[in-house]
Amino acid sequence: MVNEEQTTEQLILSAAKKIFSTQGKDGSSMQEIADEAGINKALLHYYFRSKDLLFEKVFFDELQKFSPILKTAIASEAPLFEKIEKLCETYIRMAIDNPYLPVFVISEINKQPVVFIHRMFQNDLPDFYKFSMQINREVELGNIKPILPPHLIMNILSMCVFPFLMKPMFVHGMKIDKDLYDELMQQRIKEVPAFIIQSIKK
Amino acid sequence: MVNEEQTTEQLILSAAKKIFSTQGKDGSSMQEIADEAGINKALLHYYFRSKDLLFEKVFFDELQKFSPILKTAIASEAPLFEKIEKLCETYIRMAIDNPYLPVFVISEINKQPVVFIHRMFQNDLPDFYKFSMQINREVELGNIKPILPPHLIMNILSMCVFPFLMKPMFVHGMKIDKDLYDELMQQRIKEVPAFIIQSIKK
DNA sequence: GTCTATAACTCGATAGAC
DNA sequence: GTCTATCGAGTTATAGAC
Repeated sequence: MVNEEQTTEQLILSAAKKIFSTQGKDGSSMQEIADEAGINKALLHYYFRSKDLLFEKVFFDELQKFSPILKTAIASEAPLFEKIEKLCETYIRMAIDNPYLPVFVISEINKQPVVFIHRMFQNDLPDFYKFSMQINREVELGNIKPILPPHLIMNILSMCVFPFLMKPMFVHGMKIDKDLYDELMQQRIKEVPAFIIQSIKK
Repeated sequence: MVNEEQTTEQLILSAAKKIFSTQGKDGSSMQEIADEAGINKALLHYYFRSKDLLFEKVFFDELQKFSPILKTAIASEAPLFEKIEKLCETYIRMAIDNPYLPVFVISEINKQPVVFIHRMFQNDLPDFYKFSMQINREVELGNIKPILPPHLIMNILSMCVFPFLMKPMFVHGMKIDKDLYDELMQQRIKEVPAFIIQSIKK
């Protein structure tokens, strides 16, 4: 079961992931990916037939791994604050482990929203409605300060994901070096939910 | 001074803005832009010489209009809470008026960070250092709860900008129609700073 | 499975008629 | 100013040798 056999295909996939995620699909050429993988251009086609198929293989496989995790976190029956903590942790860890994913998602979702959402969730969208009801209930019970669910949900997603989209700005435009940046992202696993809860708790 | 004459050039610019901002520079073709504008491909070159020049005309002109506004808002001497309110209002209004800009900025900054930052701010970066010092001072004086400046700054930027990047997700993936979405964005001009201040105030 | 060579195609750009 | 037609560079994709 030991495999040097896996190597070429895996090599291509991780080279493609790197090139595609930094340059985007259209900004990448098969030649660049071949060079990054240290192999020949023709081999890419041998393994994946076309650029489109390679692209899909790389990203949708990855996204579909996360899709059920996200759905579970959002559908959870946990109390609100606990759920917010869990959601933030899920999103931020996902982005730390896959720093190219947020950029990919944003650019694809703005090109082909319907296609993308369908491919990602396959007719089984995360249940934001239920989450919204939970928020409304807590407001009505007087457990948290009044807030419309979409605003709270946007705030959660925003603070978890956006810093990864702006990484190059923080690294090049402010004086935050890469190690400090990584440390800040680790801190945000606790920092973000604390910030949110602080704002809505009574 | 009445001008049907302006039409073609303006038509091209707004068609280009639309195509470039959704598909990115590399993902857009001159043909698509010509089709969107309802004119011929050759005319694009007649007016703007090349794809690169058209692209730059569309976006950097636009960005440079905002660059000084942002710098001013960030450098302002106003008290912290007032400054946060002003910053959020500036960012969100900018995005409401130019819904394509955030997507453009994110995709460009992740492709060519150094080039992009230089072209946007021209060796005169916004003074986040001074803003950080202001935050630290307020923490030390005990006026706000302890928080590291980069986290607070990331939180502000995130909540202002990210919802515009995810618009297609909110519109297609949750049941938020376009009118409701626009209304929510208007509300965020007040909602976001209130949320932030609520979280850090003592 | 991996390579070289080349075919097929896309797209930005130009020439030239009107 | 606007169009049609076409060139040429660069890229995806395939044929075929090893």
